[in-house]
Amino acid sequence: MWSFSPAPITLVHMTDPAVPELPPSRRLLRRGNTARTLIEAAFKLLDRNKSFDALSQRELTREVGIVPTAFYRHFPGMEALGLALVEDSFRALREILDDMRKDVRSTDSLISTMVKSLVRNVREHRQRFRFIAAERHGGNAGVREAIRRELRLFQSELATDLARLPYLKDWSTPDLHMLASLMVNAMVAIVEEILDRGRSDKNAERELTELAEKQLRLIVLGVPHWRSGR
Amino acid sequence: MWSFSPAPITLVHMTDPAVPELPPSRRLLRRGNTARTLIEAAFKLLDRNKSFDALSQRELTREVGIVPTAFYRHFPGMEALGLALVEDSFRALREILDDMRKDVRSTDSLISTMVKSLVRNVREHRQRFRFIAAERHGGNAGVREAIRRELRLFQSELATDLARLPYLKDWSTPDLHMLASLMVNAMVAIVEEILDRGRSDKNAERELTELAEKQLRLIVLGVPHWRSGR
DNA sequence: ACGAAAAGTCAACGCATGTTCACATAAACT
DNA sequence: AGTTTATGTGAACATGCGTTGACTTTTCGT
Repeated sequence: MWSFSPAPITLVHMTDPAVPELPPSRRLLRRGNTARTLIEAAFKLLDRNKSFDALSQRELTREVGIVPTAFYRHFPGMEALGLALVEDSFRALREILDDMRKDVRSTDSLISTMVKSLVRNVREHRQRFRFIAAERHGGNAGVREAIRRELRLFQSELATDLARLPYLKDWSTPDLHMLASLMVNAMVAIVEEILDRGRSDKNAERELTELAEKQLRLIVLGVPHWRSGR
Repeated sequence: MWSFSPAPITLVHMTDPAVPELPPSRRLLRRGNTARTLIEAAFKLLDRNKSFDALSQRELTREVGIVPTAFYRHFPGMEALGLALVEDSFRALREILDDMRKDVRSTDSLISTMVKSLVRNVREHRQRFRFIAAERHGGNAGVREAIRRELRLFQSELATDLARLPYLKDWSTPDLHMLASLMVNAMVAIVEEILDRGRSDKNAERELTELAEKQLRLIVLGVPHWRSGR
């Protein structure tokens, strides 16, 4: 028995008020948190093998479950979202410096603390580290520059922290920055290696931890024999 | 006196054979070289602040001056083009190893040769290095993996080259690889720094050359005091 | 309780993209 | 000369995109 069900002609102009399309619970749940939700969704999608400038806001809003235009309620455009991602990501990085500052016993223990904190943070904030690594050379100029600014700042902070070590008390400032840059680069490389592996390859993670510690220790081994003027 | 000129009804099906749209010279000039031209155009566009997976083949063919569909005559898809870019880029990188092999005087002169060769190559093949740096963490999985494979190969070759130095004669293989990886990472970082600066900032280029040499020298300073077992 | 502000919706636009297909032309081979 | 092969063309399609504008619903401060 087929009812014709002839698409009842209603007199509504554009939208049918009899069909509220969003169960009110959803809206209630994320009261004022949609910006946050957008950020998290972006991280999630970017983790799924996309680069930021290949991420469309339609895809993003689809993921979040809102209509495309609603995006503009929270960000004026994609670039602004990108900058928010940068800011969010670097909060994670600073935790490493905090961990380091709590450990002033010896350079050896400091290296160990540093690497372990790094590895733990990568595990916990995987997506943010991935974002930083990828977009550091990515297609969006604004995002790229923001990341580099932050990275230099980080390196600078590390240099001043190093300056406080008795081991390095008579090093010149430029040399300290040189050392800090070398260490940061080694760390960045390690992070990238960890990110390469599957997200749960504990074995590789341990190996890489050891590798990083070895490399940093090799670096500081040269320190006592260093004379700045060559 | 206006002639109506009523759009003379011709019997052609689709295209008007009376208007050959491409001056035959163009076609003659690139006889069999369009694939090459596409590769160069891709490098050019990517240098202009784009990431590979945000590069459309329409944009690319537009740049080259052929119609979009002609792309398929040379590559089955964008990914294949990407792999060609990777292959092309790494040819440049290997020149550095060749330069190094010609210099076996001392570790100090070797470092100098290595850095200078690196800097010169970056200047000459700027776009390729930029491509490698960007797409190493880029959005296209195939390209990304190809780059990493090549980079590991490069590091491996460096390690075996290092093994020949008398200075390092009693180092274990894993330790040599550890050292090579540390050096490659430092070099990668330097390249990225150079690429950051404007393409003609000679001053920064010299500064960075010095920085790189310092960092590598600091690394080898630690070498004599290294004992593998910790 | 009410009015303003914040957050979300829908329809519609113009535009760029990837891919197909049938066709055109130049070059190379025999 | 005649055929084959490599290369390029043009029309057409379905799809996804960013952005606009006018509208509705929920939340919040007073």
